[in-house]
Amino acid sequence: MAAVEPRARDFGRIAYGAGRASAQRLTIARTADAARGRAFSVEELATSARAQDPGIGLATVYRAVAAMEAAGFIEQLGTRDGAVLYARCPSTSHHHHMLCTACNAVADVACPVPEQPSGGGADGFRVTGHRLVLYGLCGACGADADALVPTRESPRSESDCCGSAGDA
Amino acid sequence: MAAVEPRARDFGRIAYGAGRASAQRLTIARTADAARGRAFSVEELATSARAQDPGIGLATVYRAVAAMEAAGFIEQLGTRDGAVLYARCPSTSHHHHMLCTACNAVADVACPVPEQPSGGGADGFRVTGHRLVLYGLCGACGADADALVPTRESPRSESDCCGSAGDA
DNA sequence: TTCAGTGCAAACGTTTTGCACACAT
DNA sequence: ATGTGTGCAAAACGTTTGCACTGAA
Repeated sequence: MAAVEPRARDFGRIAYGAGRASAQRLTIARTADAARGRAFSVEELATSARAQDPGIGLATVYRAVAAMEAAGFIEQLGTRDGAVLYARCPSTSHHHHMLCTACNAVADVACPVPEQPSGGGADGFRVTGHRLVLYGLCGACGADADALVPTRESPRSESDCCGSAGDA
Repeated sequence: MAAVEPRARDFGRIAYGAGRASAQRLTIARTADAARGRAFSVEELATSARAQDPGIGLATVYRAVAAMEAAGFIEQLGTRDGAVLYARCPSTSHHHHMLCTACNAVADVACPVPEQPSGGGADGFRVTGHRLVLYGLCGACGADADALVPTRESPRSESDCCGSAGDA
């Protein structure tokens, strides 16, 4: 494979931190970076990465994903059909994500959760973290829906889209 | 097995809606109800239910769990170590959960998420739902931690406890 | 030279499904 | 009588791991 030139090394640092950046890992990280603004599963990432380098094994992608997550290069969004969804996330500050249930588009959302939420028996609890994902339709898919056109390729899955936006 | 008396039928309605309530399903629903205030996996539910009726198959528990979730008798909280966590949830109104990462205690929390959160590229999005889980320590486990005693049986798992409460 | 990363294949744990049978309706 | 629920076992699924090897440091 082509020698890893210094520019690539910088990118590898960003994606993998202290971990070593092989040619395969660079390909995987670039593929994830190219998917910015769109959620992807490990399987999908592997498929895309293999378009560049067909020799990449699935285990390698799983290991690279774990390393990129540890380095903060990508984030877990949740699960869909039993598989974990990730997104490339350049933002380092605390925030959450809005996921389009029709096309997997992802957008950053400011955190609306107060440090100590109220209600019920949560009073004695000490909150250390939280996880929030918003579901809905992105601008394009919302427009499609308005036009009464069936949404495009629909990766929608009931399991992870709780219908609970405006109800009491 | 014992005939299903009318009182049990009422309970079955609550747990399974239109679905049929067999003796096994009633045992499973009662077990889930007894675990109120504590999150459980399907495997754990099966183990507890089998203490009452050893003949209950795992597949039956999975099918009962799906039915109870469809009827709104239990709710998915998230995943831990690849397995889905559920909790019995009597409240029918929209709310979220606080999960103790040390002992699996669960408490209801009022929803702090506005209908249309702001920030980033989420402007074109139409929100249809969201999912929020808070992580932390319940009163008892927090007290343990204060006493510098290692928390009890620790079902904690890194994967689902994003450390992100107060950070910018 | 050393040790992290790789590919393959096998293993793992959770969840689903096909089947014949039992039972609630 | 009808069709849903049951138990078992096998399969499917995403994911992890052991191994010998390659290649980055």
